[in-house]
Amino acid sequence: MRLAKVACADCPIRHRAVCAEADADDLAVLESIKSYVSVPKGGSIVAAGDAFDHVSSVVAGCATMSRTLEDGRRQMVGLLLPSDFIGRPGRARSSFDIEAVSDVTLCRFERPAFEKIVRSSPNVAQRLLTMTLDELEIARDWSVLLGRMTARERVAKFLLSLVRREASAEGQEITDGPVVLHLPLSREAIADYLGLTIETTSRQFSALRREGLIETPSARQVVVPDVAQLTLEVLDDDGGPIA
Amino acid sequence: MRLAKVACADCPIRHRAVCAEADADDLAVLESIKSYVSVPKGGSIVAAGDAFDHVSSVVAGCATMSRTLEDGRRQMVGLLLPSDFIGRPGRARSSFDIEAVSDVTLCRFERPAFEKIVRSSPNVAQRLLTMTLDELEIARDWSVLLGRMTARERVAKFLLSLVRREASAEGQEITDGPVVLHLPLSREAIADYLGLTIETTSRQFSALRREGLIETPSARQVVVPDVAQLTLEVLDDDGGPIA
DNA sequence: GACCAGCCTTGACCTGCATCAAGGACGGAG
DNA sequence: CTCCGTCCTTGATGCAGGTCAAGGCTGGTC
Repeated sequence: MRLAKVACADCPIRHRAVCAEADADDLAVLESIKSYVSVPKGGSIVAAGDAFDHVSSVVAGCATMSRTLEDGRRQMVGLLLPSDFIGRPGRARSSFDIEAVSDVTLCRFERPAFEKIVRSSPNVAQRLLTMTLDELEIARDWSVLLGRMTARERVAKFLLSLVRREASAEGQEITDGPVVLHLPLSREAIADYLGLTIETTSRQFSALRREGLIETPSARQVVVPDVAQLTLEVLDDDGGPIA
Repeated sequence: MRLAKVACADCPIRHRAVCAEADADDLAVLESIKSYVSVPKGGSIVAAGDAFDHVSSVVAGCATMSRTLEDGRRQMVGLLLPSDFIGRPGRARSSFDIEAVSDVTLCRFERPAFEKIVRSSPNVAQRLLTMTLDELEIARDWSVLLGRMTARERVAKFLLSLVRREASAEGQEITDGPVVLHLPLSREAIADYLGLTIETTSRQFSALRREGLIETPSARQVVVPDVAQLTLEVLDDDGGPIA
């Protein structure tokens, strides 16, 4: 679905997305070729193997990037929140499924046009490189979780990554005081993200609740009364990259 | 240890490394600031938390990128072979340990000087972006292995990734006929790469050997008589990115 | 050419998470 | 308000892979 354009100057992700470093000239070009698209909750943005005709930035909502094996096993490899970039300049096909888990608004560019901008604007190219390097760091950090952490550590680290992500989106300090989180994902999606089953994930939420490390007023809401204490559950928590 | 410089024109990784797309001018600058460094087997290239004073390309040998948790659990997040890039322009510190697992030769640049080239040469910047995007794809692909695959599938996929990597380094087709592999890693390092224990890894090698899917003339050598058959052991093997 | 240290393999046993199986809670539709 | 579908939780049981323990191999050294 097409939406009315919002001026880049009024865009909520103007200073965090791939356009963050764009100068006035870059922005004029981007503005002329962008279009807003909305994808309803549950909708597909691209399927694994599909052509990447467009690249886009997430403006609002939440999407997931995952792969499903033939026998149904599924692993999420990325959580896409506002300002995250979707698509791969220079590659025609996605090797992962990208799906909206809430209603999503995308700021979209045709791939060839965007690639041209990357070639002509060092600001955009540099920003894209920085974002890609950040993503790489996040992916590698997550590999440590998937390869070596216990179920309890995974859930704790997931919650902490949301705490950090929310803080950074709002440009706030990370406080140790109570933090209220809205979970963008169902238990099943969280399990896919953490390389666990839904049952194990649910049991870990329950265990953390019993021990007072979190409160869960509703299934999609989590209160972390003491962030520092939850951090103690994750060995190695270096305050790693913001996933 | 410093080594004599080799002219870029004679460099074995000239057309695969970060300098692959460099034009004559770029190359002249790179040549003037590069130096060769050799790191002995077992030596550290950078430790997690250390400053990245240099960035480099692996010219020869094999290195690993990994993180060790406080209690000794260890996860490898990348295998670095000739032409791979080490370091992160724009970031001062490494969050992983990088270690030589064989004698390694690096083509090294001081980070600020290299960053300057990235800013001034679109060819180098573009190549770096492409390489980083490839790394990201590999890291995400590996996440699927770490999160969802069985021990047997992990070992099979590891062997297949080496088959592909060797073929691509030599610009050959991937044949289905017998392939002889030299394992660059010890069983322990393989286990760390695959998110398994050394015992489980060893048992899977033995099981594949019993079933005739591989032969192991020595611990560091593996013969794959039929690549296609080994591929059948890995559900989803899309011929994924070359790790 | 015998010794030694560092790998590698194999066996026995254990445990954390998966699987299988029931409910329970909650929110949207009528 | 009540019904129903979806999502979530909890319990019982099983098993893949981890852990603990013992050799075996091999290649480098003197």
